[in-house]
Amino acid sequence: MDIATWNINSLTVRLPQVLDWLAAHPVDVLALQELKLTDDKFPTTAFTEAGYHAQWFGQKTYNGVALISRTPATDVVKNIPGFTDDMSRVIGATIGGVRVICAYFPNGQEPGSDKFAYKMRWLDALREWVRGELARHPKLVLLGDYNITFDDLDVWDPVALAGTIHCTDEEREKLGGLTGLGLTDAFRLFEQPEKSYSWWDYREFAFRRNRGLRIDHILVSEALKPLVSACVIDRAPRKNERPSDHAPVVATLDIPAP
DNA sequence: ATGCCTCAGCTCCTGAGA
Repeated sequence: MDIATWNINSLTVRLPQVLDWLAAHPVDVLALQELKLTDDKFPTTAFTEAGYHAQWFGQKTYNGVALISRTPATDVVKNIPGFTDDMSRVIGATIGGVRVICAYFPNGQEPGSDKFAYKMRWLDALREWVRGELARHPKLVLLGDYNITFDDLDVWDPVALAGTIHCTDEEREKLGGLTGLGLTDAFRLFEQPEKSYSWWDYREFAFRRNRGLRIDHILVSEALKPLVSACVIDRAPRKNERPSDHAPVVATLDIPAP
């Protein structure tokens, strides 16, 4: 089973690129973030024609998440149960016997801001919900745009960016709360190229200079960890015309494709 | 340099992203 995550920064703009990418990389599951469209605008037919099922949770202008899958998704959950939120950030479902949770973590803007406080509350709520999900579904993948780096390896200039958003101790402690549940960063299970990032600012030729951050992650449960045989960042779509600022991340699990 | 890109929307500017 191949499972991928990609923040596409507007599905309206990026749909042709998503379809091209799926044709070249026919993954079993693709988790999308930042759809930036309402549910009625979701391009269901395009995915059906490409041979995929879809579940989506949209919102006007901002946020919005979806799960694209070869086989139908069941037991779909939208946002974190019990956590009141007017933003569409989470969609979870069971696909091929694996519990898949796609999340667009809050940005947080700046440490000390209201948005940062919201990010911290959201992360606490996510952790407590995922704790229960893991108890119910030992085979679980939590993937998406985390908007948090694990450590300096994930940061192009760790000195200049120390303590700034995505790189604060507070955010990393919350990320540690998720790994503390028994979730593992699939990417670091393998030797990786130096300076591997999943996001680059649109400005200042950041991609060309490889000035980026690794903030898109695929975390796997203990039951799945021994079955992960690869995890890579696909930088190619970042070279497209009108690219997303994020690149897709793909993990291969040694379980039969559903 | 609170900007440099990019996207959505009450669109010729603003808010937000990361």
